[in-house]
Order: sequence, then structure tokens, then C-alpha cells
Amino acid sequence: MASPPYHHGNLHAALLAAGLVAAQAGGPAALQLRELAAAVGVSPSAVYRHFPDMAHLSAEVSRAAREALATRMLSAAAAVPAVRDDPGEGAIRRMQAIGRAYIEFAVSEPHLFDTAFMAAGAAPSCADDPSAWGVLNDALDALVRTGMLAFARRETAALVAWSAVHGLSGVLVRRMLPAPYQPNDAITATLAGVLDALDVRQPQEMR
Amino acid sequence: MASPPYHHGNLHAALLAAGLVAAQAGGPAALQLRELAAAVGVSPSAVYRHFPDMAHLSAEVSRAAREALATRMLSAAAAVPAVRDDPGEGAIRRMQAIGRAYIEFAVSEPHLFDTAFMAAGAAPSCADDPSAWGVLNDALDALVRTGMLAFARRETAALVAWSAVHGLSGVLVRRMLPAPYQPNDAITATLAGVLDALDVRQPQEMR
DNA sequence: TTGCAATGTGAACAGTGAACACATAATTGC
DNA sequence: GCAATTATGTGTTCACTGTTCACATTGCAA
Repeated sequence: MASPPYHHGNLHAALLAAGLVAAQAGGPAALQLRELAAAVGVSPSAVYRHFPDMAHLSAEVSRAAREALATRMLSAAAAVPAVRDDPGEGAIRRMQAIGRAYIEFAVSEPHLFDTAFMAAGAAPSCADDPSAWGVLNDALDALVRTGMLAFARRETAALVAWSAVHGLSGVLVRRMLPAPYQPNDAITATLAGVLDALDVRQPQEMR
Repeated sequence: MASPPYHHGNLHAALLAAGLVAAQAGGPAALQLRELAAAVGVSPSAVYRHFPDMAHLSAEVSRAAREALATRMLSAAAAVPAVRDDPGEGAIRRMQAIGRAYIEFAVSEPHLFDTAFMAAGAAPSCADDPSAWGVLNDALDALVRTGMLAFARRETAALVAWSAVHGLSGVLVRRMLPAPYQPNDAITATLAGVLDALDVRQPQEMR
């Protein structure tokens, strides 16, 4: 019958975890101080010992969501098998894999995606690691290294790829896709369109 | 000394207008029932005679913001002078003009842009008129009609263009643009990238 | 003129994040 | 080993939010 200890032990991390669960289920609006405190089994005011503000807690949950996205992209890239004697082909496949992983994360976890890029966050700024932006740039560097992407296009490429993939994700999450389009077709079309814009040679047999 | 009349006369429209002003200044979070009611000079509960819910009011303000965006695009397209004996050239310039107008609206009115596509809205659905989606498709039809865009690409084109332009707008609004990039360069690069992806012939002298 | 529907008021209500003094536990210094 | 200090959690209270209710006021119609 050990009574619950007065001190939680790791409230900061526990609140973050609870926040991630809540955000996954209900989006940024579900990040409520009292609910998170209750979920962890602690009084509301205890939160203020670990976060100066509810906004800071939300921002950290948002950051965690962004890290989850980046992790998903990384494992998708790692799952692409190396192509024998054709590193360029491998680089292209990895590029497509991370793009698809980004969009599929958004579609499968729309609330987390919303949380990752929510408006009321403290400037995501793309520069924090591990970030989706970093993963994208690594993939682009690989394309340049293997001669699949012209160096002159390198700078623009990142922006176009990011805008298109992130933009389509937002469209799918908000269910803004106009009637005739099917999500899966839209994804492949956009990914192909991006590679096209970068003047990357595309293998034919990809779907 | 006419005392203020008991009945406002046009509360619905007045609340919408006040909502648009508030959203322009402070984004979706600034859409607060009591503030809007006070701004119009009416008690909070009066709002419920015209909107079933605060969410419905917000949704209508969001819709108005989307209409403002579409209007901005239309007037940008109308401002493009016709090119003598080269309707295709004109179509391309109009295409670029609406894209640039979209992004510049987002940059110059970030809060309105956020409001237009806010998460907690009742499914924007892209299909309402006049919508940015409609304007884009008209421009694409003109490109096909003048032979500047292959019909086979028409379907994909809309999606890629929308995703990239909307995505970049979001990036700029959230100030997610990584350090080395300049907003203006990013805009031109993205617009050029989109036209590239559509295999549209691009005039050289455009900046 | 009388009745009725539309519209606006004011006082409630539950819910939110935040701030306060206070209680408890862990840690440190002697 | 004991006292003092610091870190952490509790309960209560506050101002604020959207919402609801009974009631007041007005305009319109029969």
C-alpha cells in the first residue's frame, strides 16, 4: 500500500509525454494545463514548477512532434535498400522516401502534424535538430554528390521541395483536396513534380 | 442627441467586419466573442441571435479572409497587361502574378492568412467561390488554351502549384525560412520552380 | 391597437490559465 | 546526526472565456 509519493520524480518529462498523447488525440487545442496535470496525477499549479507558462509547455510538445516527424523521415530513408553500382539511384529513392514519409506522417497523424506546426508556437525556425529540414538537406546533398542534381539548383531545390511537400501535407490534413483528386495520386504526382522541378532524372518504374 | 437604438440593424455583418479587423491585427486567437461584441457596441449574448456558436462566427470570418485572398489574386491578374500577338506569354505572366499575389498576401497580412486557413475552421474545402483554387484553375486553363501547358499535365499542375505556393506562404508566415534564404529570392525561385515543374516555357527577362 | 416575432440586455454558469500562501520532501552544511 | 535551505507539490482564489437563461425592448402585421 505505498501511498503515492509526494514528489513525482520526473514531472517535466511526464508532462511532455502526456502532452504528446493528448496532442495526438485532439490536436493543439487538447493541450490543457488541468488535463495534463490530472493525467499525470498532479495538481494544476505543480506544472508551474517546471514550465514558466502553458505556452512554453505547448511549444515543447510541438517541438517533440517535429522531432517525431524527423525521426519518421530518417527511418524511412534508412529502409531504402542500397542500389548496386548506382548510388545516384539510391539517392533519388531516398529523396522520394523522405518526402513520402513526411506526407504520410501528416496524413496518419494529422493532429500531431498540426501540433508540430501550430500557429501559437514559439517560432519553429527549422534550425533545431533533428529537424525535417536537416533531413531534407542531407538528402539533397547526396543527390548533388552523386551527380543527380546540379549544384546550381541545390539552393532552390530545398525550398521548392519543402514548400511543395509541406504544402501538400497541409492541404491533405485540412482536407482541402478538391473533389476529383485522390490523396495517393496527389502524393505521387507532387513528389514527381518536385523531382521534375529539380531536373532530377527519374526512374520510370516508380509509382 | 439620438440615443443609440436598441436594435443594431445589421449585427451579423457588423460582427463579421469587426472580426475581420480583429483577425487582421491579432490572428485567429484575437477572435473573442466579448471583444467583438464590445467593438460593435452590443452585449455578448446578442451575438447568439446571429450566430449559433463562436465557432461559426470564426468560420465565417475565416471564409471572408479567404475571399479577400482570392480577390487580391484576381486584381493582380487583371493588372497584367495583355501581350500583343502572344496570348501564351500573357497567360504565363498572369499565372506568375496570381502566385506572387498569393504569397504577398500571406506575407503582408500574416494574421489574415492564418485566419483564412486556421485549423479550427469548418473544413475550408477549397470549393467555395470565389476561391483561390478557382482562380488558379482558371489561370491553368488559360495556359492550356494557349498551348503553353500540355493537357496531360493540367491535372497535376494544379496540385503542384497549389502545394508549392501555399506551402511557401506558410513557411514565410511562420518565419520558418532558414537563414541563408531571402524571402524575395525564395518567392521568385519557388514560382520559377513551379513553372519548371509544369514544363511551361519561361520568358527570360522575368525577375 | 393588439399581438407576435425578432432582437438586445444583464446576471448567471462552468470552464480556462495564472498567482498566491502554504505544505511536504530531498538536499546541503555544520 | 541534526538543523536549515531549497526544490517541489497542494488548495484556493482571481480574472477571463464562451454559453445560457429569463427578461426587456422594438418593429411589423393583422
